[in-house]
Order: sequence, then structure tokens, then C-alpha cells
Amino acid sequence: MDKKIRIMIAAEGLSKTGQFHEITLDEVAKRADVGKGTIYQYFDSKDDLFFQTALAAFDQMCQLLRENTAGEGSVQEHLRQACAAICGFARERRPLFRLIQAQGERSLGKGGTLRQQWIEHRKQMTEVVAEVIRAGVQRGQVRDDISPEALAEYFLGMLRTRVSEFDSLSDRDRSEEALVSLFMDGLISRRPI
Amino acid sequence: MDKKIRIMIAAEGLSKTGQFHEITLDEVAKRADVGKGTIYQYFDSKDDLFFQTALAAFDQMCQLLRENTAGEGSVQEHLRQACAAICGFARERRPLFRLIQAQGERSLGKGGTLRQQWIEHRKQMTEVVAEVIRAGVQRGQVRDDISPEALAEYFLGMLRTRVSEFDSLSDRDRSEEALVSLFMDGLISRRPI
Amino acid sequence: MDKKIRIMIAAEGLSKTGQFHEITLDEVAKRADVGKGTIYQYFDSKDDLFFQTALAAFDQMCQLLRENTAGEGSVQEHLRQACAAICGFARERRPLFRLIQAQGERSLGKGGTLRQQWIEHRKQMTEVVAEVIRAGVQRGQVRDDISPEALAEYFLGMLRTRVSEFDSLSDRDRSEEALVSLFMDGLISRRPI
Amino acid sequence: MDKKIRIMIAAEGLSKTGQFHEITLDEVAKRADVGKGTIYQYFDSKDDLFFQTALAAFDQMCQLLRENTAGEGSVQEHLRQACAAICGFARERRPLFRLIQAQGERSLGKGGTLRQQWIEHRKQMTEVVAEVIRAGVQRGQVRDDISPEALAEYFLGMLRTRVSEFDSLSDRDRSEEALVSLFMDGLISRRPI
DNA sequence: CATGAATGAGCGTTCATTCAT
DNA sequence: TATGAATGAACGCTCATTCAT
Repeated sequence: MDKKIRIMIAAEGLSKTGQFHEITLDEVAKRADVGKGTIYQYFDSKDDLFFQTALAAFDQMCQLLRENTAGEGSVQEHLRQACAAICGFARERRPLFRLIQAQGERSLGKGGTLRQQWIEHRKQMTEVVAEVIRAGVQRGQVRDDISPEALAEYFLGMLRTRVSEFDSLSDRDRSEEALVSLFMDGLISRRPI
Repeated sequence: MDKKIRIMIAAEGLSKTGQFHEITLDEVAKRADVGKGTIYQYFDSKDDLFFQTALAAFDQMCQLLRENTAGEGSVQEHLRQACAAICGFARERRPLFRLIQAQGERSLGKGGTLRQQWIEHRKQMTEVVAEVIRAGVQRGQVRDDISPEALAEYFLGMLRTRVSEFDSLSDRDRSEEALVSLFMDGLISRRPI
Repeated sequence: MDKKIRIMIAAEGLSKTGQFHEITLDEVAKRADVGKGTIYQYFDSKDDLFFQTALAAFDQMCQLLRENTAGEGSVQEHLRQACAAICGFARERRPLFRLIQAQGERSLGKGGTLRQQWIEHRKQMTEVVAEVIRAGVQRGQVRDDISPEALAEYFLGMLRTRVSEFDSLSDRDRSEEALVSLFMDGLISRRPI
Repeated sequence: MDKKIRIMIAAEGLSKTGQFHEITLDEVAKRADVGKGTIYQYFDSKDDLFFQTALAAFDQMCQLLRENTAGEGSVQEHLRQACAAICGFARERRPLFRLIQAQGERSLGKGGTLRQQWIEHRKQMTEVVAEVIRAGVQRGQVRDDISPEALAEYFLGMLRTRVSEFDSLSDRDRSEEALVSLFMDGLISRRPI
């Protein structure tokens, strides 16, 4: 298989347990079954390796979202599918989530180019969700006092919360229905009076 | 001033990027104006220093939330105050936010005690918000099909999103009203047709 | 009790397991139940503490030898008593033996004064044994082609060997009789032909 | 030349005082003309470096003894050759002697494997001398009331004394003849009366 | 292209020594 | 005199990066 891919997969796998500085390139090389020097054929530095890996992960999630929100469907249906897709992705590839978080923070401290790249990719993902919402706005089903981009960010934020922090809650609370319903209908009791 | 506090403040100040390994104890010592060895009088290790600092930050935020959700008031009012408090805190002490994020991830990879401590403190913060929501549930104003704890987590998740990711959005989108309104009323358009 | 003595006893006790650099003054102070600073009231440095402790140990062994070789008696009797005394001392206070060895080596690398002091004290101990042998020479019982001082050194060397290296040998081999007999009669078979 | 050998030679050369903690790996690396990290390619730790170096020195001495006690010859001849070999070795490579002493002490405080290794190598050296003595026993020239192993230990102990402590004695006292004669014939005057 | 031995700057940590109380 | 908190120089060890093969 392509060595570059093998290296990135190794980096992903090792992000499961450790943080950036707890992962050594020796481990990555060993896990990828390549020489240590080979890493430098494909990446400028350790930083670059992890940054590119995180970016690629972003794009994969983006693609996943795109596939799951294509075609006809109500906002609610699309969001539920998006939710299912992301949660499934997170379940399969938890390490990438950590990696994305870490690199996100990290990119902020870097020079302009990296930071720009990061924001660019993030914006692309947000845009996929925003597009779904925008369709709802056009159909008059969704409020228009907050921009679709902001709404999309909040939705993704709730997804992140679901994925990261919900180790101790009940299945009902963890269900995708609950998340989407909360996002759609809000906190207020809708019980008929 | 108490040297332990000075050291923690220095650690906080240096956590601009939240990247544990980019901060050296030399820097911390210099910034705190203490000898490097002094750090080890108060902390077991570099890890311990940052973990304790993050825990303390948690408690401060917790206290802030408690103060701002005390007394009479509707759910909406309380949440808005919570939102204002957290956003203000984040504005003043951005590094602590990064530190908390980073240590949160980090604590998951550690042995039982640290992880337990972290979850404990996090649960306390969630509980403050959950209590606000629980009051709303009792008054019949808030939906009861999702547990207050889960709702509180989602609310805090949205707050985190607001604080971390909203660099490029408009002021309207960034407003506390928008956040609370979205959380209360949801995505659905309420305009009378 | 005198604090200086307490400190030296603590240093001795800790020499049991570790080498010079594995013993910290914190441990010494704790074991002696004095403040760490107090050590510097009585000793110039860590080096000085261990050096003085070793010298004192030398003097104690010297005194022990003197007491056990006083009075009337044949060379053989005196040597056996010396052997018994040293072996008993080693059994009780093994750490001091290590300390003496280590400081002996160490003193060689030091400036003149320390080295001189060390040689001085060592010579005193040798002299006690040499005196015993000299008496034998005068009585014509002991060979005179080697100086009593050299013979004394060899005797002490055999004692050191007995004390340090004889963990795995039989009781007969370890006996004081064997040692003294070997030193007195040598390797050659004396069986009547 | 082999880097591992270079490093061990450097460690040996720096062991002038045998004091483990007075030698830094920076010095070793510089003297061996290798990078500091290179040391860790060949040794697990500073401890390991010095332990292995001492073991190797043991083996060299052992080999030297073997070569000098091979072939036909009386006990006396063999012992004199052994004496000459060891004394020559000590003259050339004094640091190694200190190193061996220090590591011997040191290994006693260590876990089973190291201690075992040390005892093993020491036993091998003793055995070479013991074999010489055993041959003498079989020929009826050597006393058999003390085991050859114990006799060998005592002989080596006298050698150590000769090498370590005889800075101030006369040439006659320092001579190999004196040592071997004392070991063979003992203290007793053999002069016909 | 691929490798992994070699490198050395850099870091966390220790601990002998000092000094204000 | 006695203390122990504070110090910072020094050290062992790591690991990203290079480069000869």
C-alpha cells in the first residue's frame, strides 16, 4: 500500500492513547512498517505529519457528511443522518477525534498558512451542514434570525459533546433522536396544555 | 503571594496553545519568579502541575456558574447569566480554556485516580447547570424526555463551541441571546404562518 | 545525644544499601532526626560528612584491634583475636566497611590534606597489627625477610577478603582458624612424610 | 573502531577514582568521540555502561590469568606468573581496578540478575586460580584442609592488597617473590635453628 | 527511494547548599 | 544554634532530524 497512507494510519492509531508529545516517530515508523527516515520523505516534520493526518480526517468526515445529507429529505431527516454518520465515524475511529481536537488547538498557535488551511477545511465541513439548514430556511421551516453557518457550528458542537462527554449517561440520553430533537425543538416543553 | 498560586498562574499564562509539551518548566519558573526546584515542592511532576491547574480552573468556573445561577429567575434568565459568565471568563482567561480541554483529553489516558478526579469535577460543573434545568422541569417549562444532566451537557457543549469556534461569525451570531434562544426554542421556525 | 554523632550514625546506616551518590542529605537528616541545615553546622559538605564518618570508623576498628592484641600472647593468639574482632565488627556494622572502601578510593582523588589524613589513619591501623608481628620477629618466631608493615597489610587484606567475598563458602573455609592458619603456615602441605 | 568498544574504553579511562557519580555521560561521549545519544544505542543506562565495562574487565583479567597459568609448572611458578600478570595489568590499567571494585560493591545492592552475573564472573576468575591450587593438592604439595576455592580467594585478596595499598612500602616488600613466598610458606620463620 | 545508526539540543528532575527566621 | 523552604546548576535520558549507504 502507499507508504504515505500507511504512515498516516499509524499516526492515527497511536493517537488513541497518547497526546502528540507522547507519540514518537519511532513508534509511528514501526507501526507503519517503514524506516524512520521514510517519514521525512512524505512529511516535513512530526508536526506536519500530524497536521496533515488531522486535515485528511477532516476531509473524510466532510465527505461522509456530504454523502449522508445528499438527495431529498427534510432538515430533520438530514440532520439525523448526519448525526448517525458522525457518531458512527467516532465509534470506529476515536483516535482521529482526539487528533483533530489537538491539532485544532495547535494550529492556532502557528503561522498564517497552517492556520488558514485549518480554518478552510473546518469551514468546508461546517458548510455541508449549513447547506442543509439553508434549505430549511428557504422552505420557511427554519428560523432565519441566526445564520445557517452559526447554526451548523452549534449542531456540530452538540455532536462533539455527544461523542466526547457522554460516557456516563443513559441510552435514551445518548440517542440520536434526543440530540436532533433537542436541536430542532429546543428545551421548552411542547406538551399540549 | 503564595508561591503555589504564583506557579499555577504562570502555568496558566503559558498555556496559550494548550500544548503541554510546548511549555517548559524553565519558562514556568521564570514567569512565576521562583526557582525551578520550587515547582517540585508543590507539585509532583510537570503533569501534576498542569492537571492541578486545570482542576482549579474547573472549580473557578464552577463557582462562577453557581454564583450566576443562584436566586430566583426563569430557566432562560439563568442560562443567559451562565452564558455571560462563561463567555466573560473565557475572554479574560482564554489559556485556561485550552488547558482544560487539553487536560481533559489527557486525563482519559491516565490511571484511575486522575481520571476519576477529572470526571468528578466535570460532573460538579454539569450539575450546576442541571439544577437550573431541573427547576424548569419541575415547573413544567422544560421537556422531561431528556435528563437534565444530558441537557446540561449539551448546553455546555454549545458554550464551548461559542467560545472556541466563533472567530469568524457576525456579532449577532455570537450574541448570548442567539445561543440561549437556540437552546431554548430550537431550530424550528416559530413565526406564525 | 550529640547531634554530630547522630548524623554520623545516620550516614553509616544509610551506607548499607547505597553508594555515596545514592544517599541524599535529606535522608540523612531525616534518619538523624535533625534539620537538613544542621548537617552543615558540623560538616563542611556532604563529602566531609562521609569522609569524617569513615575516618571515625577507622579509629574504632583501630581501637578494637588495640584492645584485642594487648597483653601477653603468641603471635598466633593475637592474630586470631584480631581476626575475631574485625569479623565481629564487620558482622555488626557492615555498612561501615563499604563506607571505608568507598572513601578510601575517593580520598585518592582529593587534594593533599585529605589524602594525607586518610593514609595517616590507615597507617595507624596497620601499625597495631605490625606491632604484633614485630614482637614475633623479635622472638624469632616470624620471618624477617618481609617488613612487619607489609605483613600486616597482607593480613588485613586477607581479613578484608574474608569479610567481603566469602558469601558462598563453607563454614570451615570461613573459620578464623583457617585464615590464621593459612597466614601463619602458608599453602604448603605440612603433613609429615 | 567499534563504537561500543570506544565507549567502554572512554568509561574506563574516566574511572580514575572509580566514583561512579563523578563521571558524566557528556564526558564519556566526548572522550569516545560519539554523540551522547549513541551511548544509549549500546547500553540501557549509565549503570549498565559501567557494569558491562567492569564485567568485560573481569573477563580480560580472567583470560590473562588463564594464559599465565596454563601448561606445566609447579604451584609456585603458576602463582608467581599469575601475580606478575595481575600486577602488570593493574599497572597499565589502574582505572579498571577501581571500576571493578566500585561495581562489585554496587552490584550487591542490585536485583538478582546483575548480582548473579557479577558473582558468576567473579567465580570464574577464582576458579582459574583454584585450578592451579587443586593441581597442587592432588600432587600432595598443598594442604587440603582448606578448599582450593577459599585459598584462591585469599590469594586474590593478597593480590588486591598488593595493588591497592602498597604505595609506601619498599621494593622488597612489594616484590612478587615476597607475596608468593608469604602465601606459600606463611608467616612462620623457617630458618633452621 | 528507503533505511536506521548517529546525533546533540533540550527537557524534566534531583539534590547539595544557602539563608532568613 | 537549628531549621527547612528555596534555589539553580547539573545530570541522565529522549527523540526529532539528518545523512551515508
